[in-house]
Amino acid sequence: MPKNTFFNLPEDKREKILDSAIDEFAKYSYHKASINRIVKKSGIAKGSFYQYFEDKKDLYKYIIDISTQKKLKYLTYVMNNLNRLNFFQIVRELYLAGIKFAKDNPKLSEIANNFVRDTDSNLKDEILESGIKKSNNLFKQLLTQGIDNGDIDPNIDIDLVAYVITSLSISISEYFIKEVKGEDEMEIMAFVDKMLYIIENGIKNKNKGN
Amino acid sequence: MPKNTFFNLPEDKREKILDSAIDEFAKYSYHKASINRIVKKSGIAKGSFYQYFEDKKDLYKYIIDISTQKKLKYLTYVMNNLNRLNFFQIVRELYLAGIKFAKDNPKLSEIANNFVRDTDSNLKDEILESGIKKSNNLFKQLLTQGIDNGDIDPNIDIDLVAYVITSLSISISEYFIKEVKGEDEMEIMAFVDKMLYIIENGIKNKNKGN
DNA sequence: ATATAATATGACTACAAAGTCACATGACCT
DNA sequence: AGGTCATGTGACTTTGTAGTCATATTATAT
Repeated sequence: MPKNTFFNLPEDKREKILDSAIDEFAKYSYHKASINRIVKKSGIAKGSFYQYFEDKKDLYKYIIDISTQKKLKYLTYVMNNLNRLNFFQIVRELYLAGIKFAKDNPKLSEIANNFVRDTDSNLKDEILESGIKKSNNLFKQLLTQGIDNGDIDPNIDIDLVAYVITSLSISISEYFIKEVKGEDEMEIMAFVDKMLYIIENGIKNKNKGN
Repeated sequence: MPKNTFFNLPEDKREKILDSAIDEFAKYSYHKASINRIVKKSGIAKGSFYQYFEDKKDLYKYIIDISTQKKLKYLTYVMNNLNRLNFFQIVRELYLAGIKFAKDNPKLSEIANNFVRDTDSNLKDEILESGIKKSNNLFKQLLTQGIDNGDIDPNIDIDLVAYVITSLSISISEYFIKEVKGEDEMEIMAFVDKMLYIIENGIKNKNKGN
């Protein structure tokens, strides 16, 4: 966590520092990102930076935190309706929220994705305790429920499917940002529905009349 | 490409340098990897390194190349039977080959995966010209054929599915190495078939009798 | 106005990186 | 043996990094 001095700063200055840092971490990986560039961009002295933050990791942690908090806000609807929605509806809402978050916060989203994909497990472990495994477990739970309800094919491998759905959630928001760039809500929903159609039904032609 | 001096080296020395470099790049990302560590591990002088390679990038390119060439060898069966196999059979063979490659060459596979996932697009562009887009295009072609044959549901979004199948190919080999660690051929095949079952049929329960 | 505490500063340290270069060693030919 | 050319070497340069610290500035309280 940043020091008190950082939170005592006037808002515009605090924002400028954060924006510069977010720019930097969106452009460069954690290790390549440079405090020197960040302080130059923010127009503060190097020494001041260390009045605000313990070290580089402290700042990075804080930004990952901001990203997580913001994304969670997009997910509240899903979280509040876990009982009322079935598995496919939940996945649909999660994907939708994920894309909306990425569209509204492209840099934060990129930082978070890079973080998840990063292979430096030491850094990861220090920053969050098995956060990904948590979301994986959520899917596993939902899948088990779905099988009990009869919604989901009992033949599937739950662990595998949970893993697939988790990694797809990153892929599809990246794909959407890169390739679709849809503007309105309808387009996003149409895209998510296409994705979900595949997860639900697969891609085999069931009407094949050979 | 390494300089001639490198290829003139006695094989054991050449191998030792390559092994050290592969170790290093498997452990660290391109930017974090250190030439100093590599030369120390290989037992050669720093100056010698630059007799063998133009620079760090030259070595990295070469290793990516080795990895690609080796993986391609695993894929020859698929490539030679593109006409005889249908879409699902091809994907099955591709996934199988991918996992086998990862199992036999865990470090090279990790380096290649990190490379694909890396966000440094400058570096990427310098090293290969749209190699991923190429494999993506292969899938797109196969999907179009599959739809024409009636194998594949014509309602799918080809670009999206091609993207998904490509990114899944990385995910599943990583998942297999991390979570399954199956020893024999049968286990790998069973795992791939489970994956393929999902892609073909989705995960919805079609026999639901609500 | 004066004293005290909080904040701002950039030159500085210590370190590690990639890449260079003058020179040393060794092989091979005449 | 002498000469030539390829290869080996590690101290060195340059550049960039994270983090420090003595000092200057500013705000606050008395």
